Amino acid sequence: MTRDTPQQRRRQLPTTEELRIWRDFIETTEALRSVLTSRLQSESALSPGDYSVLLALSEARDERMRSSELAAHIRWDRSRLSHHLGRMEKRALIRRDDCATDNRGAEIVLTPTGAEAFHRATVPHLRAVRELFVDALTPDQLATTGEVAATLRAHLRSSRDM
Amino acid sequence: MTRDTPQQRRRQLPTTEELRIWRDFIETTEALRSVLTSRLQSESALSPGDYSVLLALSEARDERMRSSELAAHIRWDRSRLSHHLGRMEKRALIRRDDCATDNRGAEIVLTPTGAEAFHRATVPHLRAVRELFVDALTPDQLATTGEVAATLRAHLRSSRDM
DNA sequence: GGCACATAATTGACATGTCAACCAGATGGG
DNA sequence: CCCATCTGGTTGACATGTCAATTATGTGCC
Repeated sequence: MTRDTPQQRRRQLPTTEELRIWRDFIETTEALRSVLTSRLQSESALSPGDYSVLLALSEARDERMRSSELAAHIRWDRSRLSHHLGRMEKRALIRRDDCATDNRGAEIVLTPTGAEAFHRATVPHLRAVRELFVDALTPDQLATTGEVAATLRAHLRSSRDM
Repeated sequence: MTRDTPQQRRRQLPTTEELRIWRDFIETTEALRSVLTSRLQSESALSPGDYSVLLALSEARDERMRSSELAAHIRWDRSRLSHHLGRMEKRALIRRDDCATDNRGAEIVLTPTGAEAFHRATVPHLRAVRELFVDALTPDQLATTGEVAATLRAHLRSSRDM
């Protein structure tokens, strides 16, 4: 057993047990993400990024959205989105149209190919989420996990604004 | 309120509420990782990858470790590790020595520069973990989070082995 | 010894992410 | 009208991650 240092006892640093939980938490979410990513990849040839973009577009009015709006919606910065859209456009999953009301702007449009790929991906993906996340937990655990996520998010926001 | 589809009622797919929790969970862990990463970066000029490697090496006997051992320890595949070590070696954070007992092998050695960088990084990083994760949660929530992580991990392992 | 096979690690090609610099079109004040 | 400034979006450079192929060495078996 490792003894906590004096600093840790004064609670400036996590205790050994807190640190163990942290590492467990972060590694587990990493592993979960990685399994879901590889399933999505092998079942639909889509990356999680592709999936987010296609999901947002397929829920958008007319299956089209201004680029910055899309970025805000999925919480990406514009540069990341622009690079990703470039790759998706090459695969014909989306198209960039000029924007009628702002000559600088771009409208990102879901193509039939993109819509088709998204529809093929969605059920298997949701099933995987169910199998690997929802079904693994008791209803209580699931509810607490939701609360924990909300709490962490609120805490993050407040510490960012300071 | 969206009504769940018949499929969802038959519990093949997550319900709307379950899906909300899932998205909240995954986005929150993403946000948390990203904030911690940028703090680590700005305080120590180290990436999370650098930190993992340096942590493992600094805990290793003689501050050195065989490459595959290191990879297994931090759960990376060897290719990823090899690329990363190449970048770290350029920055003199680690060194690759030939292995005395296996001519194919490499011993990864912590350099003084690497040790110094790690020591500068560790306290601020742990403080950030405490501030952004541990302190945000009640002791109960923290304990449950640990259990959830363990449960998810076990479930993942069992579904991978099938 | 020598060959089939396993193992350690690296490499190359490519997808993804971040950051800062950039370009062009809007916009508001003089 | 004109310039300063803001905004929408792209680009380039580079860090990181994944996958498959490659190189070199060890190991067991005849």
